[in-house]
This record gives sequence, structure tokens and C-alpha cells, in this order.
Amino acid sequence: MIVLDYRDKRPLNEQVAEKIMNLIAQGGLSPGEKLPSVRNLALDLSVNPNTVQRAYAALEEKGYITTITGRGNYVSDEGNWKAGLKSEMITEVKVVVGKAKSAGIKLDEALACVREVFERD
Amino acid sequence: MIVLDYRDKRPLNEQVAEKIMNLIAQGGLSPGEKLPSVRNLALDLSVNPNTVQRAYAALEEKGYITTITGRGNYVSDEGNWKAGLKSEMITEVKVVVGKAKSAGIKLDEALACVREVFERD
DNA sequence: ACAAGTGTATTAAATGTCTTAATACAGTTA
DNA sequence: TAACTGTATTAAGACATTTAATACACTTGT
Repeated sequence: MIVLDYRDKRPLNEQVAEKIMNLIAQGGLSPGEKLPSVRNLALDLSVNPNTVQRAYAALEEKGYITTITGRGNYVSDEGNWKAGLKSEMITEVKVVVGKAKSAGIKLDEALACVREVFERD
Repeated sequence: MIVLDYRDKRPLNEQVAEKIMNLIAQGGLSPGEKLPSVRNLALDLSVNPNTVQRAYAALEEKGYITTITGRGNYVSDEGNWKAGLKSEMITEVKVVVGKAKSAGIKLDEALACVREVFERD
């Protein structure tokens, strides 16, 4: 389900959260679907249960999953996270484009980047 | 010359390097111009000389400055870094736009982001 | 009621990175 | 020669991440 990258310098809990988020955002995990238990996923990833716990807590905080004590974690409906994700992505794009601009990248070049990415099907 | 942001969670040496890089990229520091000495900049920023030293080492590694032992650090000619910076920025933009795309952002929305950033003068 | 599985919380220890500090050494300049 | 440059090393502290070992509360199925 998930493969961790130990060359990545970001914390493991963030990596886990991000990878699950991507699965959810792209439909690899559907609303209502049950996630692995904290302990099972920890075993799967050879990671401490606390690490998974933190990842799940972050995901719930952002609306991607719903946690029910004693039962487990379930993927939330799109309505709970889609808007937030979108605005987060837009902010991120703007930040990076701003950096690129101040590094000397021109409008046309930035637009070309975007088009190129969207042409990859 | 530089103001550090202690809320920023990135290492100080990276922050220093990035801020100087921005100054160079935007012409605030011209090729041939002398940078503050390791010790002086450290005093200015209330930071350890080792921290500045690491920042300068990173900048030399990327071609932004030239270090001459005993003399100091000097801004390199554009030829040494401009191309690298540009391709680095373009890669970064593509990565983020790719993330945004897979999160559901549409082409028009991404283009709008870019235009908005470039309209801020 | 019970056992097994869930999430949650806490505390302690280990680890790794960043930063400071104190020095020392080597090259350049006036 | 004195005062400035960059460079290197070692030790210590601070901090975040991760592991580990428990304990507790809730849910499910028998």
C-alpha cells in the first residue's frame, strides 16, 4: 500500500500522511473505505505505532479520514477535504512561481511549464 | 542586508544561503562585489561563524560566489549560476504543478495562478 | 461476560541534525 | 608584523523524530 523513502529527509509520519492523502485524492482509496489499523500499518511499514498514529491524526485534522475509537479509520467524503486540498495546492503553486519569478523566470516560461505538465496524459 | 526568520523551521545556514542567493539573482549583489566576511556576517546576524561558513560553502558549491582564502567571498559572474538556477526553478515549478494536477487542479486554474503572481508588481 | 481488536495517551530512551563555542591553522593585505 | 581573511576540528547543548513499553477506553463477535 505504501513504500517509505528513507532517503527523504522529512519525518516518517509526514511521509505516511502524504502518501495516504495522495491515495485518497486520486481515488485509490474511496470514501467509506476502511484504512489499516494503526498497529497493522505500523507492522507493514516496520515503523512505530506512534508514527502511524501521528499520520492518522494529521489526516483527520485535514478532513481526509474519520476516526472512530474502537472501530478504526475511514476515508471521508470528498466534501470534507476537496476544497481545502485545492486551496492548499493553489497556494503552493503561487509560492513556487513567486520564487521562480524572483529568480528571473519570465511569465511565458512559467506558463510553458504549466502547459507542459498538463499535456502529459 | 539579511533578516533571519526564527519561525522558519529550516536550518539557519540554509536560510542565509537562500537569502544571499536571492540577492544575487535579483542584482542586489553584483558580480565581483565582495560579500561580508564570515565573522562579520555572523556578528550581524547574531549567529555562529560556522553557520555562515556553511552557507557560503553551499553558495560556492552552486556557483553563486567564489571563495578566496585570506581575501574573502565574491559574487560570481552570471554565467556560473544563471542556467543552473533557471533549470532548478523550472523543475520545481513542474513538480508542484504536477502535484496540483493530480490533486484535481485544472489547467485554467494553474494558468490563472501563474498570471496572478506575475501581475503583482 | 469475555477476548480480541480498535484508537488514544504517556513517559522514557535513543538517535540525528542544527547550532553554538572555543580553538587552531593557513593565506592575504597594508 | 598586525590584522584581516577562509578553513577545520572537537565538544557540548538544544531540539525534533522515532522507538519502546505500557496503560486505558471503546467496539465487535462469540
